[in-house]
Amino acid sequence: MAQGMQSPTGQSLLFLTDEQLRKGIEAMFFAYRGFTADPDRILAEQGYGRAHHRAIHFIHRNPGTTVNNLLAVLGVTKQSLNRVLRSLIADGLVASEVGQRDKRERHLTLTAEGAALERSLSDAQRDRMRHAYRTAGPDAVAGFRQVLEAMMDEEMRVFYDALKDKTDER
Amino acid sequence: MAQGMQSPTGQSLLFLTDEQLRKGIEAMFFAYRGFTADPDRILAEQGYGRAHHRAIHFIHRNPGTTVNNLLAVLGVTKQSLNRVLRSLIADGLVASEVGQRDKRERHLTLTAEGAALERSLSDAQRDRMRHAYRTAGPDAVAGFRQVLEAMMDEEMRVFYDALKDKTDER
DNA sequence: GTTGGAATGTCAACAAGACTGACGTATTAT
DNA sequence: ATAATACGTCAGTCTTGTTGACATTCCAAC
Repeated sequence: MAQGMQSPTGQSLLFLTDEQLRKGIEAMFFAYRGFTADPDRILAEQGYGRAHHRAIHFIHRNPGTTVNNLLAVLGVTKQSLNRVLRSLIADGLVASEVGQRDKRERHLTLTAEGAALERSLSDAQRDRMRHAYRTAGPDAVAGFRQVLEAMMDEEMRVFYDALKDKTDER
Repeated sequence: MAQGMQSPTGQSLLFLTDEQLRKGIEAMFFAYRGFTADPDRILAEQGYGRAHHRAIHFIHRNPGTTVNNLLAVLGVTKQSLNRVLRSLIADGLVASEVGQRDKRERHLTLTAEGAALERSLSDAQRDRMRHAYRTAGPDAVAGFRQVLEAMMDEEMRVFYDALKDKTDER
């Protein structure tokens, strides 16, 4: 498949054809569709969309986070996020509390109901991820993560690493 | 990392924690953002969106494809695709020709101008993919593809494989 | 202290792009 | 002849992104 070679500098050189790269591109396209398919179905039943899923995921992941914080991770405008948050708060899935130290901030947490939806969404997504991991095998999983991490923008990897470290600390 | 074990049936068993799976989920989220970032920038300059990119990509990949064919691969409604195709045809990036065998069909191809845009889009995307592949190394690349393929819906893998085979035949 | 700027968050209006439903037309298949 | 297929289009709705305007709060300079 992909041939590797060590250069004198010690850097790995890969001879990658356009065809090999295009297959990777198409794999990303089709796989991402599958990746979001199961949560999308659950969300549609509740009248929510993918934006709600993202908000719920990162609030669950980082309880008490501020709107600004969430903005940076999600990479959308605050107005766009606000619409999503407003409906989640109105429906009682997310709680918004005025910050004690800084009253401009709102600290976001999931309610019991919100946590239940988060659970059903992440269960579905984990099931698919688990299936993919088991089918591909442990070596493939390591490679999968390595390529994805190298594909991120630098700025985004900061957030990714921050989330990763959080669990490592526990 | 991910521990593997051979079961008596020969099937690989992996003990996957929720944490490991969630890291994979978050890696997909952030990586896909990077994956689309470069083309999105180019498209925005021209007043196009991601939908135009998808159409251009698969027309390039499958020259002479019909509208119905494209519909199935892209997984959108014809009304949605039509809006995109209409603008691409009006702008002279895509040519639509009545089928010779079946005059109901429209066969879609890229014009020279359309091919030029496709080139700049896929160049940008390939650059990022190449960087990720080189950073991760050849073994990682194989694993990356295996996991992604196992993550697709069955129906989508049909299209993915059809595209893959096309290049293998050449 | 007061004031002005920066930060945080909300509301309003608009656009892209997805969807459904209905309909028209040309062509092919039965 | 009639039915089914392939395609295009109009109309309307929804999600989710955008900008612009605005209120509140904090902080630092005066």
